[in-house]
Amino acid sequence: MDELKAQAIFREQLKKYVEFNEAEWIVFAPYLSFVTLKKKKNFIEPGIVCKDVGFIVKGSVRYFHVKDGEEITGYFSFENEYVSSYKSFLTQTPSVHYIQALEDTDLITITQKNMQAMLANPMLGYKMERFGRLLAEHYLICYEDRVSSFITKTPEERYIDLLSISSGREILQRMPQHYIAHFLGITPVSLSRIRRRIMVESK
Amino acid sequence: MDELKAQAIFREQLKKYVEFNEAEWIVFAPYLSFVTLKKKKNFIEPGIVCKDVGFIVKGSVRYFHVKDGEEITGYFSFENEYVSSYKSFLTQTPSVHYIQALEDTDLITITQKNMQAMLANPMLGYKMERFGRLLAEHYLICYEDRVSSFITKTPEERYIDLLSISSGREILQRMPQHYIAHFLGITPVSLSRIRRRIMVESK
DNA sequence: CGAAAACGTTAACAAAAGATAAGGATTTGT
DNA sequence: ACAAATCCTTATCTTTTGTTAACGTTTTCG
Repeated sequence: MDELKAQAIFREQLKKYVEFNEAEWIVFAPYLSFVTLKKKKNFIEPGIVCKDVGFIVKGSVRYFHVKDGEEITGYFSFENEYVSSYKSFLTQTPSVHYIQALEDTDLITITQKNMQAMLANPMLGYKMERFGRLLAEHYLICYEDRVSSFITKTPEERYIDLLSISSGREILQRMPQHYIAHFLGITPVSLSRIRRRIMVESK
Repeated sequence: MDELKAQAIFREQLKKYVEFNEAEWIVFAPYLSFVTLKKKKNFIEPGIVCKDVGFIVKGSVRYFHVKDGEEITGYFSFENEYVSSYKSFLTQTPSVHYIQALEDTDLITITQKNMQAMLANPMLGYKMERFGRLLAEHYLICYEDRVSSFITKTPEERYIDLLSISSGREILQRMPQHYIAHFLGITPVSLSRIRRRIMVESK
């Protein structure tokens, strides 16, 4: 994947939130970087301030904490999704988790510095505010649903939900089960039992 | 509390995100409504599209789901915080939960229609995009932390965390314990046991 | 003021989840 | 291709949580 193709894909996906005309794009594009992450390389690590937000052109990443020496995977992002340690990026404080490439991954990234520059740029500022708003709103909604599921549902119900939504099925297909277990807030052993329970009940 | 005083408080708090000069404020203010919610009255109910986002001038609200006939309280908002069923408000789809006043509560509200009108208004659009972005980012960060705590911590650890942060202490002081239990993702009985465990251990 | 409702604790039991370990299958990396 | 590592399942045991119910206290509201 070359940089121009990656930019074209990003521009297309960006239309969900905001569209740039040619003149604007010519000003906008130089603020972008093209980054390739080899499998198992980290996008961000704990203790480091997250300098970039990324758009995944190809590949996937997982978010994980390390607690008592164990990796606990809390989230995933795939093609055409955005990736950042948002709190760290937005507040420029150290990240508390890792984000790691699950396969060779191509990204379009924007540094916090460039983001601020664009927000202050008369030609781009308005649309960048809008982009930032819609992106934050999108993830806010995702998180709202996720917190709801932790409050109101059992792990078994959360797993069944995952089976029934398309983004969940993508996770189930592409991620090893022990990542999914932690994503649901339980241990891999417990998820294995839940799966067996469901199998037996619906036999 | 009269409407003008409420507007003045709102304007002051708004400065965290965006400041309006006099000319802008004169255009902005008519888009605002002043709403008083009596204790136990609902700001939003399941099945209804949430038309407003509110700023709490005085009072407090709780968010709750009803599952199997039982109320499960998932969140609270206090003075100088914003309140909305965000997914419902932002996507204009029916809410899945209630938001209810815990005491007589005064709000400044903005309808989705007025929000869209302001975003399209040349005099206000830029600042409203910014306001919306920063507000969404603020709640995004809150939710990111909360999801993290569900993934990486036990209920007991989440309770101890609550004791150690100022927003948590406010919740502990102002909310009955069974609301806090559900907020932590457990039952009131279980929270009572956790409290006893902590008492005994630190005696 | 007084009855009713709500609240927090505790107990007893059932259900679920965590921890640890073992075994077999699959994948990875050299 | 083969040794090592990873992954999923299963079993056992412990810990925690859920459920239901009882009891005393506090709060609410007519």
